Amino acid sequence: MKKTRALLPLGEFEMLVLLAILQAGDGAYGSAILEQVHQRGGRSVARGALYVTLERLDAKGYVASRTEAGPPVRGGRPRRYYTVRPTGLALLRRSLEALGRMREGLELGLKHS
Amino acid sequence: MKKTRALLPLGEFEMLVLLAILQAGDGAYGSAILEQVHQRGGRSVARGALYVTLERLDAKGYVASRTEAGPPVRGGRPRRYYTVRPTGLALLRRSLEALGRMREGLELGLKHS
DNA sequence: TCTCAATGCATACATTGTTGGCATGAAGAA
DNA sequence: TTCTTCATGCCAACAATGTATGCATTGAGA
Repeated sequence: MKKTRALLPLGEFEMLVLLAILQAGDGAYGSAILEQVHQRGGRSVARGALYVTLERLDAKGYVASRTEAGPPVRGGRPRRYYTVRPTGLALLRRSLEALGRMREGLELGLKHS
Repeated sequence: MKKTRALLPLGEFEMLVLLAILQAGDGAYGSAILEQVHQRGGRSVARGALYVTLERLDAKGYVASRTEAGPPVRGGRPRRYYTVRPTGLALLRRSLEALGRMREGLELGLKHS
């Protein structure tokens, strides 16, 4: 984490990234997160886009990261793993709940939740 | 509608506004929409923020608007009513579905949908 | 050695998000 | 009638988020 900025609502992509980190669980490093966004989010973004967002989420204290030695296949070279911090999780919940309330009673015929 | 720009993913606030219009139904004019965002979205934004967003959604063809005579209490002065167009609805669905898939399997303990 | 693949990060620019204040016109008070 | 107050809508400006390209590093394997 770099500094502690405002407590503004999460952007759309920020939500996706936060959720992707949660989905990736322990192995949440760049490519894995990107993969989640691609698969579930059904959207392909450039790696750079992800890293910039991760950096910003980090700066706001919503995620934490540790640089750990990678798997042997990778020659043990380090990777940067991310985790969602309580603040980030809380904010994510708030955003999702707002959307949920916003949707209440509407018949949108979504294919998923 | 002004012009037809890109087909990028909807921003967070844009989703809220689109949903708010749907919630407001027939009476979807500025203040009514704002009220929905405030109540359900649990967030207070300046009127200007809403109008700018509506304008942009309009420019992208996601919403349509008609200026109609307002109620007698208002001396019949006109109001601008908005409706969500098919394109906007489709995009909204896509965004919500992506979030839905992104959430699948996660135990977030949300208070609502 | 040389090349390739996997990562992460920096740069730059486009799009969104947000606020504050201006303007108009009817209603109601003075 | 004149003044003040709402209710609306909109514009200018600026902050934050979204996104693509491309550079740099470092083992693996040819």
